[in-house]
Amino acid sequence: MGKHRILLVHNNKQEFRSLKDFLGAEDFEVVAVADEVALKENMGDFNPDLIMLPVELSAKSGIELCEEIKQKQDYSEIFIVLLSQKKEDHNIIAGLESGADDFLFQPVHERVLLGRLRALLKRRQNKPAHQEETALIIDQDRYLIIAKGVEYYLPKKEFEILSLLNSRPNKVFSRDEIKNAIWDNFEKVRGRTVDVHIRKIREKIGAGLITTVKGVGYRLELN
Amino acid sequence: MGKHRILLVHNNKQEFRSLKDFLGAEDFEVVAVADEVALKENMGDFNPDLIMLPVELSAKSGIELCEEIKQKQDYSEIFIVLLSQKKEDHNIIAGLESGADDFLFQPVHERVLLGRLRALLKRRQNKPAHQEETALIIDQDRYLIIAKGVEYYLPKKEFEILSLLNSRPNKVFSRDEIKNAIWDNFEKVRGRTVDVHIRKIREKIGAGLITTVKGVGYRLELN
DNA sequence: AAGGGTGTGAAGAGATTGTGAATCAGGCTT
DNA sequence: AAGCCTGATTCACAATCTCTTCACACCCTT
Repeated sequence: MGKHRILLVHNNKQEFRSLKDFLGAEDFEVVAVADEVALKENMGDFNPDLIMLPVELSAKSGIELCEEIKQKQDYSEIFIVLLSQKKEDHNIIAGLESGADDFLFQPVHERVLLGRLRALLKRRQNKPAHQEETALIIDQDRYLIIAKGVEYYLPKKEFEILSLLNSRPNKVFSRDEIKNAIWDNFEKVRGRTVDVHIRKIREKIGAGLITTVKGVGYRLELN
Repeated sequence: MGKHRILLVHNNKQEFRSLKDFLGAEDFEVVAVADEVALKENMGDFNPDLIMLPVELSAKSGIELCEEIKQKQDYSEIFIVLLSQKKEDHNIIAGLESGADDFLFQPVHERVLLGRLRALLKRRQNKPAHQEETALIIDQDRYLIIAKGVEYYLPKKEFEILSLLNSRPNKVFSRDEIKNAIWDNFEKVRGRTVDVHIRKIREKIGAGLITTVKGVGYRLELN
């Protein structure tokens, strides 16, 4: 789906300028411009997914500008995040009423910033087409397994083993391979521990997904 | 729907007195009174939609008075906006806990003042529908949590942790992730501090919202 | 029938988390 | 300055869940 494009208006403030490098180091394509004029010049070419806009701009307020952008047919789908340096910015309500999608204060924790941006950008994707029914989906973030459309929360070891098998579907993993991958070398486990975990997984997501290859190991069966 | 009625307690302060003329020039019907006694005399006759109340009053604090008003059946629906002359009034949280609907600092820009008053008066209509849709709302500006329609004011650390979890709902955050995001790297906390904060949050907003993933971390559960 | 390999039930060991309470620091009040 | 309050941190213990191990049954092949 390509990198998300962010158009950052820094208004010549250092705090906002630094965001460019930070976001650039993450998974975003960032263009930083100084003011409203430069913003408008870049809109067409850069075609951003999201605009970060300071509330305090030179000519007009970021809130007015936000409103303006949201009213244009071509641009109304672009996310707008307002930035403020004052932690107690009383404009938040006016800001959100102007159609902005989120409101962030400086200083903001990096993780929080990233989280909100990603959540915002993700919002759009989830909307149009839902993912088709794959037999097995593993969501590392949520620690969630979706098998045949049903969600399961597995305990840690079971989750890790299933993730391992899923990393190479249809490959047969020997018990030793699994042990080496899941357990630290020193706290080696003996005996049938792996087998028991496999059983637990089968009880939960169904027996059909994991096949036993006698004398060799286990295999995640996907078509 | 007719003009909104505002009852302004000016406490003989010029800054507050001047609000009467300003608001009167807008779309409001304003009655200004000096103190608590005059306020109570006018409540019944004037039947205001909104009361503006200084934090520093002569006899008792505006916060106590606010609490008092909100407890009366007949008056509990009236909006109360607290006014403070100290920009960093530490009573803000206590003030909001007393049931006040908003908190304004002097000097306040006219536009901001109007925006917030209007937003407040508008809120009543929007509230019921909005509440049922979202299980958790975090208002960074007012330091306010709304969980299942109930408002809470959490201490700083709890608020920050909940904000972090909310930045990516349903994602599992490990304790280390939480520590790195909330605490500065040098003043690292050890042990079970995060767990205790999570407990405090659960005690307040309910245990159902935050799920524990054993061996991994915590997750904010939203559908 | 024997034997290797695997599924299954159960139980103890182990680890993680919930919980009550003590301690400490900072701000505010008296 | 002393005392009180709230919030933050830490500790110890209990409750809970997970992991591991064992024993036995079962299947398949020889």
